[in-house]
Amino acid sequence: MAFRHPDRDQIRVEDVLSALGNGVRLSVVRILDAGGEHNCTSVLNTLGITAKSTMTHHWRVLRDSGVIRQQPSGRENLLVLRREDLDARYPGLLDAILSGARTDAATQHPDSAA
Amino acid sequence: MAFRHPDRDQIRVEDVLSALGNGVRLSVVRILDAGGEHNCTSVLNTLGITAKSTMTHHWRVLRDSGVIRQQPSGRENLLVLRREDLDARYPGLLDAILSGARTDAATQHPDSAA
DNA sequence: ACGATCGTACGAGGATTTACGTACAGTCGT
DNA sequence: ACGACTGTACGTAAATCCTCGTACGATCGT
Repeated sequence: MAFRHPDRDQIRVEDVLSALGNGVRLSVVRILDAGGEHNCTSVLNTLGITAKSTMTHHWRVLRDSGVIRQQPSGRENLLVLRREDLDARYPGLLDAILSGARTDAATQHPDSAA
Repeated sequence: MAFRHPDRDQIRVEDVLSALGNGVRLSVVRILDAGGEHNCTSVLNTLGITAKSTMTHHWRVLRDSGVIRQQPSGRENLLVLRREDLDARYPGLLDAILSGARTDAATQHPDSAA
């Protein structure tokens, strides 16, 4: 199963933004950015409960928009953030989004303040 | 007609991204960023043909996500990009998005190349 | 007061998105 | 070969989004 990934210069910022304008997918990117090797199940477990078929949909959106790369390996499907490509085409975008997501998380969970 | 705008610290990056993950709204932000005073009709004219009621929908999305501010003035509705708030909360995000949009535009319209 | 202008509100349609369960295709270990 | 495991494909249902036409409220100029 080989997936179709857009080339670096086929990536559209509009697609990246709409891909990341979704809580589940933004969380996925945060997980991938944190490092480590991930396959679909490991991300799914980190997120909590989500149907596998639902995640398949999100993988497609992230893949088609050029945010992640999906690499079949044995019976698994390795997931990697396309950081090099994104940084090359949209300098600073990914970092701004990721630190923005951290800002929001800090605002919402103000470290045990009710 | 006073509109409800989110406070700076109520803005969510996820909402900003999904607001800007749409061609029409991304174009609006590009127009506002270019400077000058704008009301709904002037933006609408710059964009070409779009029903006023359709734009009203986009204004709401942009307003609710904290991207623009809508300021009634006489019978007009002045539109301003909330750059200060966005830059304060998400440093570099807006600039990265705007220059990304310019990158895409340059890729798609390679200056009269068919 | 009157007509023109600005923009929203409402309602409708069609398309797209998100989510799920089920079924299936490939791979691994034994 | 067999069962366990990984992840996709497909169909479906609910929700949301995008667009438009029409109607309305408010303001301006005369």
